[in-house]
Amino acid sequence: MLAAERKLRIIELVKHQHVATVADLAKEFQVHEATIRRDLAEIEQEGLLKRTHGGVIVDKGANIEPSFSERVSDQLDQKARIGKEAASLIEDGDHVIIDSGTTTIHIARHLVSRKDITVVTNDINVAAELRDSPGINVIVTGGTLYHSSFMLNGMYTDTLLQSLHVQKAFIGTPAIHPIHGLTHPESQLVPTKQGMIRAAQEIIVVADDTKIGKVSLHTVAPISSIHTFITGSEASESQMKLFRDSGVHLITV
Amino acid sequence: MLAAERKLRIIELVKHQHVATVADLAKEFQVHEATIRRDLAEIEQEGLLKRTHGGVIVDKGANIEPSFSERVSDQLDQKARIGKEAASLIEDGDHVIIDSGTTTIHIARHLVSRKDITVVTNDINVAAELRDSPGINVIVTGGTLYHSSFMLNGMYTDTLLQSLHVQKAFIGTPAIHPIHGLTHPESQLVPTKQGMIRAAQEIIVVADDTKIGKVSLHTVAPISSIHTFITGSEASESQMKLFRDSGVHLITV
DNA sequence: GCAACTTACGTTCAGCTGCTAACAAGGATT
DNA sequence: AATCCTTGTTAGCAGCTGAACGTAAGTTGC
Repeated sequence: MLAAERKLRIIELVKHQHVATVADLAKEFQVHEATIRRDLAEIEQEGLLKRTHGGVIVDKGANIEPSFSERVSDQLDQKARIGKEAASLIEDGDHVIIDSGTTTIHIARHLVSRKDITVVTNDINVAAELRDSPGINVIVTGGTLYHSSFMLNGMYTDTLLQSLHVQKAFIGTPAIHPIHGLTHPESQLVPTKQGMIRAAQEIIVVADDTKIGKVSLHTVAPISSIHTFITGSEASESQMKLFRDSGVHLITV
Repeated sequence: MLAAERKLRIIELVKHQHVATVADLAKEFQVHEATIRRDLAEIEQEGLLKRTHGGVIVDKGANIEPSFSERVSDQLDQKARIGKEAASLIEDGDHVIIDSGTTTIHIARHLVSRKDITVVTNDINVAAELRDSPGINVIVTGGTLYHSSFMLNGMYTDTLLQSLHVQKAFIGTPAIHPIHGLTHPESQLVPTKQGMIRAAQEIIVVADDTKIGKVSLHTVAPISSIHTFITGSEASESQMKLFRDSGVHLITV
């Protein structure tokens, strides 16, 4: 294994587990502890993780992927507008998938007083938002809870998604690019998003303008699989044109 | 366990339980009390918790992340005691089912700082309590959200439960009777509870004393299928005797 | 309200574990 | 062949933990 690859995998592993010891990592990657320490020193230098005596821990302070509570408040106004617009695309009688995320939760908030809608979600926060709505039938996918989030993924999630067919799927993403499409930094979450896309006839991506143009490690879906993209009017005209030229129905709010 | 990890878990634990003693924490994390005191001194320095003589409490001044749902419920004190006792029956490495309910949620609250435990639950509130616990693997059963509750049931729940096998299941109930066993007023929820009981080797029922002697419409399980019953010491001696005579291992707290 | 008692706290010290830094060995590249 | 880069090894150093002990803070009995 390449040293650079090992470093990337250390970052991903620790972000998922929140903590790891030097001894654990040395055993995991079959290298000497000194090698792991050197890797960690470099990773810390880049500000991605925080070292402690005996191991490494995710850095709450200077994290590239901000913690959940931070992300919730980020771009709040834009996300609320996107959520409202997305909810307006849902018609009475529709069966829809709502992905996990800080933008998609706003879709749920705009559905609470609607009737005769079935919502499938892998986000327990979305489910909680709709629990008091008598007109909404909520189906939670089930699966393993992703640490420090409200998201379910894994085998059980994917199995259930395979047996479902809905009209529309509303997908959130941390990175969308007019050529590279949807990408995601965490490999574990990719199959779940792909399963949602497979299960729906129409794919609607929701993301605030700060996600546009970004590319992450793992490919989720090509731009051609996206029918509609809803984002804020903060997006630049040049960015918007690139998506329109790719055949995506772009809505800005 | 890493020192930094222990500190984070102490913070999590105290925020969930609102208060903890030095002795409790030392026992919980298997370290000397002096170590806990040193940790607490540092945590207080960071302004996250407030020390008192003999223990630690949450600092009212500090911004506390509000609980997923702070439900005011009856018998809060008794339910908390039952939850603590139930949690103590779970051993490291165990795979357990935690049923949905206002008593079972307290079991989850006492598990937040544990490690190497897999929790299967049909309650999205239980899942939310454990989402920040790196040592707990949380599997949500999936299914349809029961209106105005946090409970999942239905076909998907039952299917997933059929493919699982765990050591212990912690079942809540609105009615338990020494002859008629567990009963429930809602027929829809019966298959889910029965599925949980089938999936576990050991059945532990948790219920406050107000549930004792009640009988509802639908039978969930006979008294013979219950191995352990945990309730509050408020239960009368005559009630307790009837359960002991039925071969149930009765624990009162 | 005071004294005696109990419990908890802070500090010091020794032992252990992990860390840093310097050096050596093995490949890969030039 | 020389150089650079990465990894493993070693030795001395630093940080963490548990135990011990004197001190401080509550608690109880009078």
